[in-house]
Amino acid sequence: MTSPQPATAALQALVLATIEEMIPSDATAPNVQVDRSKAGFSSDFQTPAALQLAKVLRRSPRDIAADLAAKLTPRLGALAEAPDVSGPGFIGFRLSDDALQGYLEALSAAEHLGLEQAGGEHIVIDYSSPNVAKRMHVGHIRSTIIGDALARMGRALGYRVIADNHIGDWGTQFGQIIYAWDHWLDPAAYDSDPVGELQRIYIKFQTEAKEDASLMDAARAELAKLQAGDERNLALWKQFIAASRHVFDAVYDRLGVVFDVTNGESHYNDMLIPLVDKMHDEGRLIAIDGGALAVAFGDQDIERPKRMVVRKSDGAATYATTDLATVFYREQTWAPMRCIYVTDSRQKEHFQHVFSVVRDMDVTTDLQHVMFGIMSSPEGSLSTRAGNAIPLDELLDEATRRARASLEERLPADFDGDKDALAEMIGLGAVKYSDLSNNPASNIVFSWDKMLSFEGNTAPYLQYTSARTHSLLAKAAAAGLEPDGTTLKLADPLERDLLLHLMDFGPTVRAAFDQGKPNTLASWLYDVASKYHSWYAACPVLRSEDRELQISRLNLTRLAQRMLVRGLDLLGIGAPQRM
RNA sequence: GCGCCAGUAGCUCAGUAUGGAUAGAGCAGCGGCCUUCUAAGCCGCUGGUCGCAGGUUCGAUUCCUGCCUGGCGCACCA
Repeated sequence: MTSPQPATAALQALVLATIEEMIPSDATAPNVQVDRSKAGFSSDFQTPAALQLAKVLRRSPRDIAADLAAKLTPRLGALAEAPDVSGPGFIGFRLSDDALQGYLEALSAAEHLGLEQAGGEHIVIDYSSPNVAKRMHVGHIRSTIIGDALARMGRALGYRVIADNHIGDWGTQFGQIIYAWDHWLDPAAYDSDPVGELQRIYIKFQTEAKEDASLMDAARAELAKLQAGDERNLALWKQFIAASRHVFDAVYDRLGVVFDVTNGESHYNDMLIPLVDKMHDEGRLIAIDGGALAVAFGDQDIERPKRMVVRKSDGAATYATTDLATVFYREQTWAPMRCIYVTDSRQKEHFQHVFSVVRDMDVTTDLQHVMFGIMSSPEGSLSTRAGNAIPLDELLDEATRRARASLEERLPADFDGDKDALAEMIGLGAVKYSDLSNNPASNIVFSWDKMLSFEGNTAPYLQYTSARTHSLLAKAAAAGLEPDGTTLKLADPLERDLLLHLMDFGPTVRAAFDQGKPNTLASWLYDVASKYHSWYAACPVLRSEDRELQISRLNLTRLAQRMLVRGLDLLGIGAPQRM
C-alpha cells in the first residue's frame, strides 16, 4: 500500500468527508483523487472529484464543483486557501504558507525524511546470481544493480532484507568444464587468471562440441561422476567455485554490493530428492517417457504441452527442482513476508510455474518476480558462449577513466581531495544510473556513450547538484548562517514548487520498492536536481539582503541535499561534497 | 500453434498499475546567460495523428477487442 504524502492525504480525507455529505446515503463515494497541479496553474493540488460526481448527482460538474468548493472552504482551516474551480470542474487547492512551513519543519526534523518504517519483517531478495567459472559481463549488471537498489530501499523502509546471491554453481556446465579441463587447460594461464582460463576452455568446449557430438556424452559422464561424489571431480568443482567467488567478490566490493548470504544452487542439493518424493507421494507429478517426472500445467497446448520436469530420466533433479526447494528453504529459514526474484524477462513463465506449484503446496510467502529486459549489443545478443560480451570490470574501468579525464578539465586548481576516488564514484554512478533510470522492463542496447554520459539526466548531474548544496552550505556556515529547520519564507514560485516536490520523497521510495521500479526514484531525484537548479539560478541565498529569506533558503537547500544524498545512496550511488 | 513484452519528438526513453485540464525529459539542432552562492549548470525556441482500426466513457497514451511491426519464451540447459 502506497500512502500519499501528508498534504495529499489530508486533502483527500477532507474531500471524501465532504462528498459523503453531498451524495445520497445509498450511493458509494468515488475514489477521491488528489494530484499535484500541472505547471501553469496557481493551485498546488487539484481534484476531479466533481466530474466523477456528475453522474451520481445528475447535475453539471461546474455546479457541483462550486458547491463542493464552498463546503470545503471552512473545513480546510489553516491548511489551504479557499479552493478555486476551473475548466470543466476541477477544484484546485493552494496550501497556506503556514501549512507549508509545518511540512518543512516536520521533514527537517525527521531522521527518516518521511520514509515510513515497517516493523522489521523479513524480505528475501534474490539477485545477481552469476554462473561459476564465467567472468561477469555487462549482461550481469542489471540484476546486480536493480537488486541492490531494491535491497537498499527495503532496508530504508524498515524491513529486514536478506540479500541472497543464488549463484549458478551446479549443473550440466560442470561436466563440460571438467572435460575441458582435462583436454585443453593452460596451467600457466589458469595460475594468472583462473576464471578467465575456465571461461576460455568452456567456450572451446562449446565450439568443439558443435563439431563432435560425442563430447557431450563425455561431459555428461563427468557430470554423473561429480553428482555421485567422485573425489577428484568434487575437488575440481570446489576449486572452481572458490576461484570464481574470489573474482565475484572483487566486483561486488567495487560496486558496493553486499550480500547477506550466498546460497548457490548446490546449497539445495540434499533437499531435491526428498522434495520430488514428497511431490510424487502427493500426486502432483506425472510420469513422462523414459521415467522422468514433471508437473503438468493447465491450458495445455496440443502441440507443446507445458510442463516442468523435476526429475530427469537418469534420476537427477533439474534447476526447476532447485527453485522449488529454494522457496521452501527460505520460508522455513526466515519466514519472510515477501521474496523478490530479480531476473531477466525470459524467465517469466518459469517463475510463474514455480510460484503456482509452491502456492499449491501451501507456501504463503508473497513471491514477486521483478523482471528486466534483455541487454544486447548493436550486433545482436550478448553471451559468454559467443564471447562478445564486454567484461564488467572493463566497463567499470572505462567509466572511471572517462570520469577522471572529465575531472582533469573541470576541477579547480585548489582541489586537494582524492581524484581517483572521486573519478570512481562518478564513473560507477554514471553506469549504475544509466541502468536504474530506465524502466527495468525495457530492453537495452548496449552503448558506451549512452552508459557513460555525464550530462543531462545522469548520475553526475545529480552528484553535481549535491556538491553545489555542500558548497553553498559551507559558505553560509563560514558567514555565520545555518539552516534552522523551521524558517520558511516563500518569495518565488520556484521555492514553493521545490518544497512541494520534496514532500514526495517517502511515497516515491515506497512506490519504487513495491513496484520493483528503481527508475521511479531515479526520476524523482532528477526532478529534485532540476528544480533545485532552476531555483538556485533564480533565488540568491548568500547574496540576498533579507536574513529570514537567507535562512529559509538554506533550509530548502539542506532538505534537498539530505534527500539527494539519501536517494542516491538508495540507488547505490555516492554523492561527493566537491566535484 | 500457444503465450509474454514492447511500439510515445530526428535518436534514446519517462509517463499507463488507480482514465482527468495544453503528453514530459535527455541527446541532437537554433538563440541567449559565467567581474555575481561550482557553466557536469540556467533560460528560451524548434520538434509528437502517443503503431493502426474500432469500442467503453462527460473525458482514453492509459481500459476492452481486432490487426500490423519488433523482441522473447514454450528443453530430461540454467
